[in-house]
Amino acid sequence: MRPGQAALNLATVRARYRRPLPTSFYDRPTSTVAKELLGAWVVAPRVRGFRVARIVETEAYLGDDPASHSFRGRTERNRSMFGPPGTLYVFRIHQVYCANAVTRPGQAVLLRAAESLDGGPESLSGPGRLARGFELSLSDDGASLITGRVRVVEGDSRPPTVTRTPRVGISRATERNLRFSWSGHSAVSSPRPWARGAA
DNA sequence: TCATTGATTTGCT
DNA sequence: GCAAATCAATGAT
Repeated sequence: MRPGQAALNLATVRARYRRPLPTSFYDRPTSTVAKELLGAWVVAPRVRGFRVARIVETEAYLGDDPASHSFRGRTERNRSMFGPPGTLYVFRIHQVYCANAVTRPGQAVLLRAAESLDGGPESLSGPGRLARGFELSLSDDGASLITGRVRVVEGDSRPPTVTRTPRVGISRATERNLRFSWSGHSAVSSPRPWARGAA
């Protein structure tokens, strides 16, 4: 099945929303979770039906990681990073919000890009756009991706190949290949790794 | 208390 | 390609 051609069945989405990815999915090494999240769906109820998007790009932020918000220990801002696996960590950068899935204490996966499956015209390519697409804000920080409004559920397909590259927009630990993207997927945010040297 | 910085996006040059 | 927007957390005085 090609991206964008998912048969979005309301009953299927509703059933999966009731059976989201469990705590045990998140309670694994963060890099593993970051990779496994590719292809999963982010689902949130709408006035009518559901908002559904397929994750195509993530980044892992580890415990012993100078680029992670948790690197200097627990603070007021990052407290939800120390919540149980499957906690939603939302923070603001400049004028936008970014959403993370907490794995193990002090570690999280940044949701960088997704492909809208519900016909929504807005782009979800980029962490700020993704968070905005699901109307996430600071009020959602600390919520659960398992029992909360916004949930992550099993998707309908897996990326044929996954590209690993350095993370975007950070100034420390820039050499680590902790960005995971669905190879060749058009919804992956810029810079697209496979487009290097090409138009 | 003050200055600096940023896990981004957008628009202009 | 590059800088502005815009503000609170963070680190330095």
